Amino acid sequence: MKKKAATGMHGDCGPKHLAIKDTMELLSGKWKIQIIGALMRNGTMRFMDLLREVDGIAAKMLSKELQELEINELVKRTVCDTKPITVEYEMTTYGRTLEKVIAELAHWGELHRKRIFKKSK
Amino acid sequence: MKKKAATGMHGDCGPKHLAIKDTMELLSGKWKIQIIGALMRNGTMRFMDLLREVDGIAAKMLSKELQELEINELVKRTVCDTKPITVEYEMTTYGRTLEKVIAELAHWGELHRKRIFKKSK
DNA sequence: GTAACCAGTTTCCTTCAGGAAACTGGTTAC
DNA sequence: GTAACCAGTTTCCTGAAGGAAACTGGTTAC
Repeated sequence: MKKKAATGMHGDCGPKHLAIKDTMELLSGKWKIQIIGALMRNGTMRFMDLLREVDGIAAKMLSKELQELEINELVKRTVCDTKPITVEYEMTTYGRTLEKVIAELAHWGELHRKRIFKKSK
Repeated sequence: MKKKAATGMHGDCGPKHLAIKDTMELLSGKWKIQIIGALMRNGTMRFMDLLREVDGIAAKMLSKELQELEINELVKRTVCDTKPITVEYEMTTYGRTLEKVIAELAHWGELHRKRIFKKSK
């Protein structure tokens, strides 16, 4: 018989780890969250905007990550009939549901940074 | 002048992306969240318990991940003077502050799974 | 016609995460 | 003394992630 600790976690820990895994896979990698962050902050952005704003990313990576985000319907891609053609990227309504998750990640990260900072002095 | 979208995100987006990056780095990799999950569900666990519970992990990986989690003070390691010696791992109080983050990841992941499921039929 | 801008793609290369299996070193039960 | 359990470590290997740079293909401004 396994010990059950008072973790505060609510019942049914069934496929929850799969759900977590899914989310992590969607967000993992060096760039996805940064791209999402840029799009959430700035609204609609073109490819070149993103290339400039996401610090250090290469065109290949940006292209690849945007494709993945589009496939997962987090980001919408719109080709504009301008000269020269431009392409607009923005978060989908669905993509915006990630805001809470990202806010939590940011919030905890800030606590952690404060903690690390205190230690170091 | 850059467009500011109504993201619901609150002011100061300064080093926030660093905070997010920190959190992601701490949780990234194939195993960390699974280990944390196991410890949160079961309370105190020994090395062998974890090896059995975390499906598919190899001893090397478990050892390495636990070291990293310990360094970051998310997990506490206690050597028990039993025969043969056993080692207990448990979440620290600090580690438990991750609960909300993980709950958000799980919650979003479940929504996402439902969405994928709907599409597929 | 040539330089510059847009939105990528392709190629080639390096690094690192992670896996399998063997090995260490101690303890106990028989 | 030998088999089994604990808690790892070491070695060797592979595949995927990611970076740099060159290339494509179209359009416009000069």
